[in-house]
Amino acid sequence: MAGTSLKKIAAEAGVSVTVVSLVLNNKATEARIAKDTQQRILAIAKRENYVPNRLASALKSKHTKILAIVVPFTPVGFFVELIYHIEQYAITKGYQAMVINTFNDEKKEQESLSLYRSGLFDGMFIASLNKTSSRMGVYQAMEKASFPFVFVDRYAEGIKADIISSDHFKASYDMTTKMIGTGKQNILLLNRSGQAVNSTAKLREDGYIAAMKDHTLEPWIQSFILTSGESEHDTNLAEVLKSLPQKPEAIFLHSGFYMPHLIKAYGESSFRESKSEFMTVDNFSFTQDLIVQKNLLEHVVGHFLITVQDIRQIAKIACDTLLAHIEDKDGSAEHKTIHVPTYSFWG
Amino acid sequence: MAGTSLKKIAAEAGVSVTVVSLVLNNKATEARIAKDTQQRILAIAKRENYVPNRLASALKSKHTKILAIVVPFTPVGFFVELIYHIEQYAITKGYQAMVINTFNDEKKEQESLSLYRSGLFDGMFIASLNKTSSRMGVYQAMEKASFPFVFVDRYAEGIKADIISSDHFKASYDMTTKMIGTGKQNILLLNRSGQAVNSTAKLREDGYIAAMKDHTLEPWIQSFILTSGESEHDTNLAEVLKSLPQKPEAIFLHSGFYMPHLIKAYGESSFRESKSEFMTVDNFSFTQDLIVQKNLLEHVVGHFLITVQDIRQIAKIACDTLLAHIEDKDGSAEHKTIHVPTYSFWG
DNA sequence: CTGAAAGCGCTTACAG
DNA sequence: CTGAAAGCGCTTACAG
Repeated sequence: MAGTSLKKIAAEAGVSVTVVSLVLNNKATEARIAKDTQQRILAIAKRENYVPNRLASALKSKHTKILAIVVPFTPVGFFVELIYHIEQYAITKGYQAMVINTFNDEKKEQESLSLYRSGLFDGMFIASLNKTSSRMGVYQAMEKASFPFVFVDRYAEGIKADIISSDHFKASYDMTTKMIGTGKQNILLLNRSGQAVNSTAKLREDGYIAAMKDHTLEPWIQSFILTSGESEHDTNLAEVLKSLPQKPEAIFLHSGFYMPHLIKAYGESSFRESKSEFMTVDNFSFTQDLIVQKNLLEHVVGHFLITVQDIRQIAKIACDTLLAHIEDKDGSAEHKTIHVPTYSFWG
Repeated sequence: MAGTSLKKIAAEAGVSVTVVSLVLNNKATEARIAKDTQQRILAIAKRENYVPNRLASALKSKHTKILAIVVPFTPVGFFVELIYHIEQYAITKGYQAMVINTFNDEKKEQESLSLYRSGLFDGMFIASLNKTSSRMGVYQAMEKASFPFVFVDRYAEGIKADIISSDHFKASYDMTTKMIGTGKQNILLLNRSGQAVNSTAKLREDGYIAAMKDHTLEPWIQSFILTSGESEHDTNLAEVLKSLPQKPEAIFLHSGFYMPHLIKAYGESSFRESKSEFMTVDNFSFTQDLIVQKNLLEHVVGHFLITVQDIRQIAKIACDTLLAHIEDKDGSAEHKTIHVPTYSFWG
């Protein structure tokens, strides 16, 4: 191979591989290596642009400084930002991150989790599907092997691990309560149905239901589905709106991801003359997506209420938590759920 | 370690490590391993949920089946999709992908490229910054070591490697020509200035200028900059619009990424009463972002012309090209530029 | 059909 | 202050 190895540097510097390794890993002082030996080695390494073979060092040292981020589906706004912020923050701690998509598929999630044994990763961030059956075995094996992992945003019920997320229940409860406070009563929750039902969606629904009941209002929930049209993510929201027995006074969309579809469907519906209020939980801490949503909503509907998650903070805390597990290896510390505050505003 | 190793399986099956390795790597037939030996080994591996240590196998075999995607900045629509499609396609070919952000920083790009020697990656997709000075050395070393890499979307001038991208010049030329065809003459190009000027932006500008000149029109170019406001990506587009000596008949925004900002600025400008035409190159093959853009544009401006890139196709071709390099190792095949068609439409 | 052995490029006690 | 040596968990000629 063309690459410079420790061996070559050692040969040129006229010392043993041990010394080179020590110097290049900043252990020269502890090992009391002679100053001029150090400098000679450093000079050669620099000139040859030496890059250590990470495979070899990891095989021996048992850590790769690489973290896996296991998410259902990359191109969703929330995950885009989560990944980005984790990557950026992890770098400052000397770690790299690698993304693994599970494509909302249980088998794929199981495979991804199994990689904890590949030696490639020091730990994992996991946004889990909620249906646990087939993957419980892997999770348990990970626990038993005390492989470090944390849940971000979405967790698998019944698995003991730290969870870092927004307080989806509270965010949803508060937002619904605010809306009720403006005098609205017929508040419709639009929920995506099907296999993708996850802990987050569940908590948001629960929050909405609780708020409605606490105000002696009847929860009103309609599901919509993904249809396979030209764009890979069409919905049947237009039909759902059409089939409604009455016009809702406000619509709570469970995820901002589908807002463009809802707005499109709404614009084509018979409701469009007299505007509804809209509300959604969204997640744009950083890209211009928030501007997009605001612009869209302002032009199509009158008012809207939006809840924003602090994804950067979620990333930071998740990273710190995971690194604590990796670097402490204390094992059976208590498992905690950390809720990162959200904020909401009217537009 | 808790993990099952080849050694353990070998011990339990009563055979040598060699045989286990052969069987588990589907080389049993060539090596003429006895059927029942095979089955015994397979059964144990399955029961123990054996996962090979990728570090060890890669160290020996010299390939990791991991590809690096080196991009300036993950959360941009184009890259989000590019990454996603590469990941998804690479999986079907037995490869995984790992993203490395360069954050538009030359030094960071240099570091990232240097990882070609870490042994972690079999090849790299690179969307390069254009200023090449400080990184030329690494690129040349990669060439010399015949490490497999391809440029996607953005390339470094002067480096010989395959380039896979949309034909940005042509897309821009055609779009401008179309706009001129509707009778517009004062067509303003809004270009982000500063360090981030890359090959793509350059080609789009060139295409615009060529089209204008070919129709004996004067190119009209204004730069805008990123300002550090609350949202990390504010622009000074409002001021730029305000300072214009006259109202443009059409505005060509060099990247759809900034369209929300332009629309916001436009809405606040004195032009908003009499609408301009807008046009941009965009990249949304798959998420609902295209819907978002369409909705936004329809509500704010009259007409718009949009060019869409086929990112999935770019990803596929880039992947096939890179894998050809990896698996052939032919070395000095000719370097080619592959242009993936774009399409444009009026809205 | 199967096994002993070398070696990938590092790290890290241990001996001096 | 420095070196010889074992070993991380695999793969792969080679010998039989």
